[in-house]
Amino acid sequence: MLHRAKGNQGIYRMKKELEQILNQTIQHCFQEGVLKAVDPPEYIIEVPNNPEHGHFATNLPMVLASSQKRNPRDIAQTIMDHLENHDTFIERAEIAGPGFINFMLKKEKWFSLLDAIITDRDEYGRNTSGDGKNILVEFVSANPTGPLHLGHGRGAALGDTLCRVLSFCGYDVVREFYINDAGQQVRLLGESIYSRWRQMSDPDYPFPEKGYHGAYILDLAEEISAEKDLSTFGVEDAVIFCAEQGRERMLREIRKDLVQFGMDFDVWYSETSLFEKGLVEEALRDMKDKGKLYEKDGASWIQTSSFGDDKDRVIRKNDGQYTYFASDISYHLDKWKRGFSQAVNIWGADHHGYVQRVKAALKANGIDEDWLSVLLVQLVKLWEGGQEVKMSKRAGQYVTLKELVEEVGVDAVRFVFLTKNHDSPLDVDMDLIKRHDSDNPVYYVQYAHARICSIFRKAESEGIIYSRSATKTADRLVLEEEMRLIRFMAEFPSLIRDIGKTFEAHRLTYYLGELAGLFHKYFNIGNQIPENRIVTGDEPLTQARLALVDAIRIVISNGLRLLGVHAPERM
RNA sequence: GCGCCCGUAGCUCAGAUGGAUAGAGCGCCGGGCUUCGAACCCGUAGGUCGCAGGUUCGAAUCCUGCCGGGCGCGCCA
Repeated sequence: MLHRAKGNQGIYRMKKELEQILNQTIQHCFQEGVLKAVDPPEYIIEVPNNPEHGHFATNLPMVLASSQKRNPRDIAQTIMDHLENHDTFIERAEIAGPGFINFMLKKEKWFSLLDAIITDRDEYGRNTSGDGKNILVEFVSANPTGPLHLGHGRGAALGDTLCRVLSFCGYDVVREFYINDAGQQVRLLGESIYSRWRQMSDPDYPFPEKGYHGAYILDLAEEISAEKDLSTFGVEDAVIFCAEQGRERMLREIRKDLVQFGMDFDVWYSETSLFEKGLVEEALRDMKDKGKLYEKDGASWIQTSSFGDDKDRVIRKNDGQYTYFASDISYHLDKWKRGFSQAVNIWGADHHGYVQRVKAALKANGIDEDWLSVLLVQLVKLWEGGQEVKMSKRAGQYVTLKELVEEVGVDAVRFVFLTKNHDSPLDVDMDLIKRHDSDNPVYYVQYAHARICSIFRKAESEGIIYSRSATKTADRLVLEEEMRLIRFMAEFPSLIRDIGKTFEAHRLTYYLGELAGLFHKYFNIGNQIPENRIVTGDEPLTQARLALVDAIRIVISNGLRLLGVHAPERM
């Protein structure tokens, strides 16, 4: 299979090249004796925040200082005097501050990057860091007892975007939804539905104490009883029937909502199936054989406390019933046995107490705890008219994901759900999310894309044929704003790589906001000074600038695609 | 009480592996369209990075203690 070498684009490639030059240089300095030969130190090459500090900066002289017993600035001078093989790469190097070396690269290096973006197009940003390894991402995993709420939506947006990013990083990704259908909740769902049905003819019929109060229960009761005469069953059979039917119908709804939200799952994994296939018993037997279980007070316990948990946990109650934890362990062992090299769980933050014990259980089974990453998603609060929209899941009064999506659209919801670190609570302001201006971050980014498309329409209407290349004309890009845009776009591939490693999907929304901002500023200088427009009477310059904004359009479009957000040509 | 997370501008939040003068959006005030989309841009103001120590050439970032907030600590699911 022939394809372009991926994963070495942009800043990443440049850093590697610079690193090679620096490594060679200090080795030669060691050999020539101008630096005392020591183990090569760990140093960084970074993109400075301050543009005056060059394109790249390294702290190499400072980390060498203690072993060399010399002033970092002296060492910097020595290194700079011995720089080799850099004629086509480094434009200028200078000592700065306490002992940094700042590098300015040749402009051609940056311009060739512009061509790389235009050539790679949809593929720009793809890398091979995943190396084809398979990774399981489990997310949403809602109980099939009610509609998805906003917290589920946030987890869904995070999970789906991570999956898209991980695929882009060369992982083989499996998306999985774990259906918690084994415990009392589904039974309770059945009781709730049955009770609502009975109440149609007998308003005084009791409703289960911890039953589900949402209006959807009544809908389910009506649907189910319309298809099947429940009075032909005894009470127990009717409740079981309602539970099964309710589970199926809720799952269908959940899936429909998720598809509408822009995602689907590869695997829908039922908790009940773990019991049916005997996996729970198998896991317990296995752990018992390994001596990780013991009996006390008529119950079975697992020794998680030996593996980082606060205390041991009951896995089978003294009435013979398994605890939720038992199926959870066997579920995760099954994930492991299915051969995934890595697993990611996205849980609501209220489950954070379980992270340690699940990891402990894995360790008890000889599995490295780093194999599993658990991301906790904090609460979503809704605000409208300056007031918090109070929700109560227990009373069945809450805004569902479906309602929010229908009101403000998939794009806005997905985007704002990723505007913050998953670990901090999120306030969603309905008034803001519905606005069609720069206050609404998703429109700000989409507008940049649409605006660029508009520029191309304009160019076309003036008879300009875009050459789709910057090779011959890019040296006409002399404005500071233009260099800044190119350099910023160069960071996109390493950003994607980082997100694939750290799972910090929100960094993508921030990046796109900043890129859109740089573009809007650039566009506006043409409003003041006509020579700074993209489409001008100067043909080569116009071609160069079209290549630049084409690249911006590509990066925005690729970023939005990873977020599951549309990149409109008009809006 | 124990464990995890958090504390950065008036508000909401970014600040990857420790780096140079800590950033953005909103809000306030003031500006910019007869010409590429004003769904945009520009400018002013706003900070003991919760507090106190420590590590280091260098700390918002790492360590310790304290203060303040959130969540979790069932033979519940």
